[in-house]
Amino acid sequence: MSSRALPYRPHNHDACVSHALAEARAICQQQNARLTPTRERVLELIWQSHKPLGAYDVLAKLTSEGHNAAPPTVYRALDFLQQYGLVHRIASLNAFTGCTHAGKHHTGMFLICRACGNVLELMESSVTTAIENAASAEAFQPEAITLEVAGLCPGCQADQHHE
Amino acid sequence: MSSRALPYRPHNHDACVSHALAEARAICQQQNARLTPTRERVLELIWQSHKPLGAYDVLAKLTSEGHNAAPPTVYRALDFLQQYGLVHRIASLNAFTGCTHAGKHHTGMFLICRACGNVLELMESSVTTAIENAASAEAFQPEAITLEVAGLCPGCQADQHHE
DNA sequence: CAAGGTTTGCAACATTATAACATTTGCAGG
DNA sequence: CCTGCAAATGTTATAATGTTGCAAACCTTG
Ligand SMILES: [Zn+2]
Ligand SMILES: [Zn+2]
Ligand SMILES: [Zn+2]
Ligand SMILES: [Zn+2]
Repeated sequence: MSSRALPYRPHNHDACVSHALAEARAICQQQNARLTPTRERVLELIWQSHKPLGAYDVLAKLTSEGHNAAPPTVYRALDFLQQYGLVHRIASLNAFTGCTHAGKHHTGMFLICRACGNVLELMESSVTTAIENAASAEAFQPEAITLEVAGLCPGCQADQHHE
Repeated sequence: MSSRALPYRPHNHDACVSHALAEARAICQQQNARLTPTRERVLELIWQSHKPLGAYDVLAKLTSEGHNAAPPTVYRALDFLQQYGLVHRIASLNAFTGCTHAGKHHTGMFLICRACGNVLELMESSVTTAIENAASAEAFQPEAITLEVAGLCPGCQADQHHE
């Protein structure tokens, strides 16, 4: 099955990263936001794989690179990146992952593999609609949706059988 | 509109509590689980309103009652209660709320009012189905769904206009 | 260059959660 | 009733995650 989504199979991940960075630069330029070196580097670190990274993981990488960083350094960069829709926070993991639909208006739905840790972000309007309908039925006005599904990705389901 | 869900209107909340406690006792008895005094008290504290309570809020109440409690006391009780489906953890708030569908097999969907803090737990099979379908389309095997919707409850939408 | 806003450095602190080990409690079998 | 085991609790310390406040550095724009 070669139609599996990117995180679930070997792929040229450098392409993911450079695409994400290019998009980020475009989006920030368009909105007059300053993608400073620290912010860009944090984004790049977040994108180093499809596994979400904790703020303190990012911090460790920064300091190991000689960057003089403290927790606020990282959290501020992450706040900025979230604000411009370049990264998402995964509440159930206390971790951050690069947005794969940057620029497009969307509500993220995250498939989180508990075995390999990779995350796939989906943009399913049918799901969003179902959620909004359920909220409407209670006269509730939704503003932000947190939707995170933990389970096994295709690759890790296969691995289960070999054990 | 008197058909609004309980958390969103004045109601006899003592009935909510005693119902929840009765259910908890029944469920634990049925499963040979020990609803010890501490566990029961924690459940009762969680149920003191429809606003989720942080673990340290619970801890503070316990100690203020003279109970000799430390963080593990509370987390252990909460783990137990979660295990038997009596409370849910709200990941986006790092807080806990009583389950309003205890006993029934369900995936909770939480409507969280950012103004008043009340939470309504829904059980919407249409939403669950849409999520599972989206996961299936990526050959992902879901195990646990975190679905939390932040926004404004009916009451607080009305309050907005008065400001 | 001078003023004013934005970004960063830095130190301290706050909040949430877990680890490790000793002690007590409830209960089943002798 | 005892005895011994497993489950539950007490206790202390520590880990992990996130925030506040203030001063210095840095753009940008007139
Ligand atoms: Zn990739
Ligand atoms: Zn996997
Ligand atoms: Zn109630
Ligand atoms: Zn409200």
